[in-house]
Amino acid sequence: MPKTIEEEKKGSGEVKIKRNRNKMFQTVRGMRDILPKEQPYWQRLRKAVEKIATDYNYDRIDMPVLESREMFERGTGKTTDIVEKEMFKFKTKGGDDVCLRPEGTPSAVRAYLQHGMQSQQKPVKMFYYGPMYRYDRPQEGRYREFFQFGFEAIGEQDAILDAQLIQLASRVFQAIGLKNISLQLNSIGCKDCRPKYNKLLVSYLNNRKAALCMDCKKRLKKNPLRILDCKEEKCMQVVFQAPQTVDHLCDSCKSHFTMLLECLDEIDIPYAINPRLVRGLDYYSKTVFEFFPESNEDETQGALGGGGRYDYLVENLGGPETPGVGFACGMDRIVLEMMKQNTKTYQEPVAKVYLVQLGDLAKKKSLRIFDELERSGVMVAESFGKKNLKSQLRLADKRGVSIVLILGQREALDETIILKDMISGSQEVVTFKKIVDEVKKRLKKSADIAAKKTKQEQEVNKLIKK
RNA sequence: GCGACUAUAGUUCAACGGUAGAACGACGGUUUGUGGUACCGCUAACGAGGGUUCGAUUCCCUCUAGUCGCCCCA
Repeated sequence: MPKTIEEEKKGSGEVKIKRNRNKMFQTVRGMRDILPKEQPYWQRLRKAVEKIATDYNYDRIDMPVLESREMFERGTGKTTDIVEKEMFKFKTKGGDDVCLRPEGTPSAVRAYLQHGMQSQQKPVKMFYYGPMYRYDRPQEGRYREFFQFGFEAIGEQDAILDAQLIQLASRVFQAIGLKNISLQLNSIGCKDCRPKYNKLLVSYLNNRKAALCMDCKKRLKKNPLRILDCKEEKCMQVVFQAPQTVDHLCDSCKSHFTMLLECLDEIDIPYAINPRLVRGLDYYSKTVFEFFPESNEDETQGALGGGGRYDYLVENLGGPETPGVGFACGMDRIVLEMMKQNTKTYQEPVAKVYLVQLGDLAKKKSLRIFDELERSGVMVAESFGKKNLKSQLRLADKRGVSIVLILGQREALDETIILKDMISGSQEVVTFKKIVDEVKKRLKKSADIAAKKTKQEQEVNKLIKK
């Protein structure tokens, strides 16, 4: 009956406590732990994002997870699925209507306005990463708490920024070793040409209303553009022949889009124009784009990231007329894709030295030795809680260290320590004073040997390739 | 929010209407202060709550969670 806490006395007198499973907790729905095993991938991704952000002159900004609910209703759009049914929203004790942010862009724009960044040189370039929250049905690659990194450039309407942003994104994918990422893009016009196009689309669709799914019938009134994006077979057939946004752009939108395409050609970034790509957020205008892993052929699911231009968002959130472009990527999905593609992960430095102690005096002294080594930059592993030499050496071996320092009662009294080379098995006695230098010397030696080896291997590989 | 499937040691999997086995892992040991292999031992589970039944982990229902499809997106 492991359901209650029982204390059982064993023959040895040891007291064993059985745990109570009923009192154990697990993550709430849609939340997850990112375990140490997965961390190297995250680490590599974060490093890549930071590096490229620096290269492209984007400054880091962190925004709060909790924001005003109305901000997303006005920014992202009240009729979008994200705001309409996927927000974690609640009232605070003080009565404020707040929500957990479902995405980052409105927050970035809010920060831009709140801190008077209008007065900075434009465009203002910022990047961020952090958790986002959407109350959706969880499944693989879709969690209620997920991480996004995003880049926003506010205050410039030139299409070259759109192109540079896409270039930046593909540099990130490249830097983390992801292959076969495809880019889809489209232009959905501005406040001049979109209403005209909308009318055209509505009148086209109205004639074929019967063939549309229930959702699309609603969308016809609320947000006809989204019908283009519907995955229902019957809707897709109707949409197939529908007028396309790119054919009905005004002159300025047309030249903006052309410029973007020319820029992309110039920097050799392959793309596919998808006339059905509209994105599910209301603030987009002109350019919209999404990235897909090519393994995901149907494209209906698993976009790694996306973005576009939002020339009216700043205004909508109470600021002056200011254009902007941005994109965001789902880090959970990227990590998943990295693991699928088996990309090399960031190598955490590993301790090469293991400190073994025997007896009370040695135990106390070993704390000091550890500290001295750590201060001089040597990574040391230990198992201070263990007592006998055998089990400590076994653990040292499992760790794969090259040097073990053994500090026993005798050595502690003489202020010496045994230095054991784990590869040859040989050992010698070194005084406390000399130990740091001696360890460093040996580590350097083995590092040099390792470096030589990899160099040789690389040369051999080169020859083989030739 | 809808539909389908699943739920057994830390992990991956078994079996069974009469309360469960293995592998790997973790921990410990193979004589007192010397690692890797091997051998041995130990650890630990029927997701939660109801019902049917003499008896359920097994059958039924509800809940919870996960996976997949829809939807949506990242």
